[in-house]
Amino acid sequence: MRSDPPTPPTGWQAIRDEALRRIQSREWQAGAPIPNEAELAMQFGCARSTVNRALRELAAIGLIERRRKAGSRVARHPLRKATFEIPIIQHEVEARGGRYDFTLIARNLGPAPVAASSRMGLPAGAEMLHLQALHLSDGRPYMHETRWVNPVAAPGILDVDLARVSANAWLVQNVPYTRGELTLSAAAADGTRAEALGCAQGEAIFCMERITWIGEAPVTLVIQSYAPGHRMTTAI
Amino acid sequence: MRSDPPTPPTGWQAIRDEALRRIQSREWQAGAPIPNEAELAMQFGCARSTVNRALRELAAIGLIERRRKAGSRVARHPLRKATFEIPIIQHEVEARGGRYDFTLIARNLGPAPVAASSRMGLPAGAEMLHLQALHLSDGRPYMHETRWVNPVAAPGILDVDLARVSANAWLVQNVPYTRGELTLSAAAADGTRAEALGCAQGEAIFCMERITWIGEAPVTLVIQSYAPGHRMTTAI
DNA sequence: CAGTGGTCTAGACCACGGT
DNA sequence: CCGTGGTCTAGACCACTGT
Repeated sequence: MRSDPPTPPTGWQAIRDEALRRIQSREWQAGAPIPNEAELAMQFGCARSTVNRALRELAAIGLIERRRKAGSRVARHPLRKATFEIPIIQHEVEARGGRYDFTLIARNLGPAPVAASSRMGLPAGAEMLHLQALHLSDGRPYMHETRWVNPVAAPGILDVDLARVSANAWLVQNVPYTRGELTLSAAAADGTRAEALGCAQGEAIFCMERITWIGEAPVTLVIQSYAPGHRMTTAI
Repeated sequence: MRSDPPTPPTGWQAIRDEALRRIQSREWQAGAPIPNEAELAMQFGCARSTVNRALRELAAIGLIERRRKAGSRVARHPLRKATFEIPIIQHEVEARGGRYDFTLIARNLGPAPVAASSRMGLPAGAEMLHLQALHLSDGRPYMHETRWVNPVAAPGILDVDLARVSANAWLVQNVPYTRGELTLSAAAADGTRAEALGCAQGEAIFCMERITWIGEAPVTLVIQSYAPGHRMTTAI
């Protein structure tokens, strides 16, 4: 039983693939210039814009470098960009065949610790809503989430029953963000997270941290800590 | 002193930004359909292909969903894709103002452990070149790398002086890959890595694992372990 | 079937940036 | 200066898919 790619691409994808082949076969050497768009359009018997589309895709993944007048060259160091799907926790859990559930562990309004407020660019002691939640798969801890919300940027959230609606779901529906930053790291489980995730203190956990802004105002900082062993994979 | 974005985009980027604005201002509601391309082309007074280009970009970052006949809709869950730059270690170190250096710690040819060969889809006990290297910033450990190379797929590597040329550099220059997989995770430092990185055993380290194939043949499996505290950030 | 996005074309103008 | 990529256009055909 075969999988799925029996149909060879046509159009601009065929041109992209042919260019890819020439790079991989070293017919076009790393660091060397490749023919210009007009030339390739003639070779492939298509319009220049079709070639442009194909090469633009290759440039987008860092395989070639393009500059006006200088032309296009095969990048000397490929493998430079990777795109990850940022999972919607519920979907991720269900995709793995688990039953999703989530629990609100804590909800406090008060001055945020400096670590949080400074990450968000707010003055020390700024009043924020602090939330802790646990996401479960088949009743077992899957991911622990600690979040600070700036009530100035998201006023309505103070009236929401966050035990029923996840803060994330409410925020994406009600407070559009204009800019965000995502950071991945590894950390040792501290007491809180170890207890929540049911693992030993100090165990290595995979962390995903996000900050979002609306205009210049920081909206939320969320740190998601996955149960030990979590992996994030993508094709390159 | 201002930074750099005083010039508002024009052309398709202007249309993309206007669409973005309508989404963020909830003028186009989450989950709701947006006008079709022809309609928008009229609104903006441009060709349909220009609108197409703009919306395609938004679809690429997961902000809208497009289906023939059904039209385009604002995605219910944004924040779904993030693109990371995969660092070239030397550049990364130098960009942080460090002096780059690397040391080959070990080089062995022999049967690979099952953990490695099975990850690569090779039979247990397959003959492989095993390498361990340490990348340094200003003489201090920055990243530890353990690698298995399949000599069947990359024969020339057995004759290379890998203390001078990094295996990665040699491979990208000499063995094109056709497919790759990248995995991020957190792990506890084992004895080997703790010693190499100069940290305590069990400390949490950020790991990046890559496997590449040429055709159906696996070329290399590399596990890169960063010194504690490493973070990988991107804008979303 | 019919509406929508996906793509291609031939031609054009322009911005950038080597020379 | 002038070659190259970046973009736009108007029109066309097609593939997919909801009805």
